[in-house]
Amino acid sequence: MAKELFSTYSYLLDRTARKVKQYAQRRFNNEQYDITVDQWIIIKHLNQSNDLNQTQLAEITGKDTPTLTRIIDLLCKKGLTERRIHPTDRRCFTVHLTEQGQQTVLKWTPKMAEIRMKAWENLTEDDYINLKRILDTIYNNLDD
Amino acid sequence: MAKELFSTYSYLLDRTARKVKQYAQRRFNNEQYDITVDQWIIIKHLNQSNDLNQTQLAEITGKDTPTLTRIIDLLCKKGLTERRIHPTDRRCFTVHLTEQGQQTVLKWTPKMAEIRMKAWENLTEDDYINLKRILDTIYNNLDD
DNA sequence: GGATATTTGTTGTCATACTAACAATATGTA
DNA sequence: TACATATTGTTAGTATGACAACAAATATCC
Repeated sequence: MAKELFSTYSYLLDRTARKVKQYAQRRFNNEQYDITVDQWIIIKHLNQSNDLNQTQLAEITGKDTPTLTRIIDLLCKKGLTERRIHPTDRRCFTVHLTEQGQQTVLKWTPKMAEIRMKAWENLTEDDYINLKRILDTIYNNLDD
Repeated sequence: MAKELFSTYSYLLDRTARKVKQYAQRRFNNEQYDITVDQWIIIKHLNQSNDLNQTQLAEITGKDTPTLTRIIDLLCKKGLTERRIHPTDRRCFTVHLTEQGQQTVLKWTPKMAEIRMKAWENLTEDDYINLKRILDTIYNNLDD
């Protein structure tokens, strides 16, 4: 193994993750859609599974809870989500898409699929399987 | 290709990049070393190639220039780097490691190598070659 | 039943990412 | 030379990430 591997792959990971986010963000901006990629990730998940509280939502989306609080604040301000009081646990909110939030997911889902294909040009299904295996291995190696 | 691939791989990229950075940061913190991973990346590069101006340094390290300005500000405040006036172009600074900065690089280089090995457990050189190829392909697919 | 611990969401602080705008300086060209 | 354009670094604004501390509510344990 080459000596300077760490800096190399951590750099590659970092810059690729940023490029992917950056590209999707630019597509949103080009269509004057006032939403960030991280906000998109949240409402996309909300569309699949409603009735989650913030801790569960943070878990699923890989955010920490302070970050999630702030993203939900912004989404609520934009009218895309709403917090509802939990029926039995007064500590929690459950987070839900509004009508407008659902429309946003509907409108953007196919465009995000297109962005995905753009990034994946010249790569194969095997590449995906390998990438997933390698990234999961790294993640688990460093897990607490 | 599965339909929901994009969200999957962008999520994997994002969380793995964060985990790698997080792990290295925790190692710094554990040893009471007051430096961030991004600051480390900069001084590591400075150790290899001195006499760069900020634009060149930003290019090499994959930061944008406002971000680099602030990181250099912090590194200078910590006494690890210094800005020197460019001999012929009064718009530029060249950035240099101080004596203390060089010692930091010396001290931490082997520890970072160890962190790298930790992340790479159960993976092979071929995995690295594949990872690099896939990430570079994605990066280039999305490049402007 | 009541003290103690844990969970949930929030706020504060600092660092980084990105964009836009700007001043100072260099460069290119009429 | 004089004017227009480009480059370099900085600042401001907003969003996110990580961490620490906190209040309110719930769970646990004796």
